Amino acid sequence: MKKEFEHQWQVISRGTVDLLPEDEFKAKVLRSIKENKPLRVKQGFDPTAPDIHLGHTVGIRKLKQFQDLGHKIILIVGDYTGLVGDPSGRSDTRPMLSYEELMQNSETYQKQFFKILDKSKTEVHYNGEWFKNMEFIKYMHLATKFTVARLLERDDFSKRFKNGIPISVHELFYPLMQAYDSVAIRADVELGATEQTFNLLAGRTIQEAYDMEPQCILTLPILVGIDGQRRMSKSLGNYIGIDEEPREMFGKAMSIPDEQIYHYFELATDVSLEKLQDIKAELAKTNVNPMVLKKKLGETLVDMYHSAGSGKAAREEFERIFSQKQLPDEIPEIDKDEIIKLELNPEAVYLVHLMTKTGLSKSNGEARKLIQGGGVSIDGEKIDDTDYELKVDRDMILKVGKRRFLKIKAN
RNA sequence: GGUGGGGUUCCCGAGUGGUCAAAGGGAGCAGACUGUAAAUCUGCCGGCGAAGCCUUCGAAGGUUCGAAUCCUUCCCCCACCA
Repeated sequence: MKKEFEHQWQVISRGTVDLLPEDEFKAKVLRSIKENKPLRVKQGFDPTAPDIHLGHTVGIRKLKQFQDLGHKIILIVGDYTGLVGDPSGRSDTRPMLSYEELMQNSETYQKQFFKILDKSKTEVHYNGEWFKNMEFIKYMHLATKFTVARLLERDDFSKRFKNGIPISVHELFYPLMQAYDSVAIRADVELGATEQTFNLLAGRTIQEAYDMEPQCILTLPILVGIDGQRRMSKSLGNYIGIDEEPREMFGKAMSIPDEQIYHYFELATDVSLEKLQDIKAELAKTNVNPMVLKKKLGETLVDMYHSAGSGKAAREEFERIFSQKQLPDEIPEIDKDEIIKLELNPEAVYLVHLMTKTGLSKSNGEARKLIQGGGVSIDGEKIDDTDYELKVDRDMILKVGKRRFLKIKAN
């Protein structure tokens, strides 16, 4: 039994920032083993954006580890908290989404969750289940358990308060709602990113107020986005989505700054602890090009979310396109008929229009700018004339920027 | 409720009657150099087949030959007072 505990604790504590309070946490794990009673481990996600990215997977993969240890995972889909919008780490109020949007997102969310978690062993709850019909007096009762002073202790709120950035009253309610989720599903453990610490601790306070044994909390580091600056987030556009094509996924992995390579391995992949040490050592050597490790990272990530071997394929294609400047395996094609359908004349296709109509550029203006900037070529030859018209009398390859290709077919 | 200060293009922020599609910075895109890294340098950075035209400075009206700039009303934010 002691061995079992040690094993579990090693798995649980890997890659975490805080386990609070640690002794209480250990006692819980030990008791669960002794009584053969799985822990109820909770994490909530607000479906405010439709896709799950690597940042989310840090928590989800931790849940998976609990699941593999035999514990019960409770996934909270924050349909109601999503309506409010989590103020954690924000410097402004989140835009409120409509309920329909949230429900739509939640479907995609769950599909993606269960790419990682075992659905049959997961309990899913919408917090609307308990908030939808909650009486106002009960809300107020909940509100008596917490003081404004405590809410304002938080860094994000106090900063906003000081700088005169508005804080709406409903935002103050968010931590209370999340905390109440823990009451509703009787959580033993809740996990979240470090910025969630306040909300997670609020869960303890509220559970106690409802005469419940308080949950223990586990916090995980925040994964930095591919810009290497800010947290990974869809709205910042610096994310790697788990549903992305291998090519995209690999390419985005290649564009992260060198300093992030280790963190990505640590937080977003399952490589063993020993391997992590190796990676750290390699990165410290001056004679090892970090690119090699980055390619390894890209390969690992693609393998995790796509079929076996797809990581290697993605790497090879990447090397072909960017290192050897060859063409990708698959290039979107367009033939004469389709050109005519776009209301262009195959005898004299106005390049700017072709680019815009095929989505290679967002607008004609952008297309012209790309041409002027030297970013457009046909069969390897740079086009510098914004009025360029091409005659489709043979197959040719149009290249825009580094990675946008179009094959124009003569028949 | 009162008084004062504000709302400018993706973000920050200049602009108080024409020379403003609007300074500067950031982000972003493209090019050079590279390893689709970092740093650096260059160009672009509302839309239109680039002439000129159209849409944009919280919203709606108005004054004017002409408004981001002036007036009116409204909405929102902030500070102090109550």
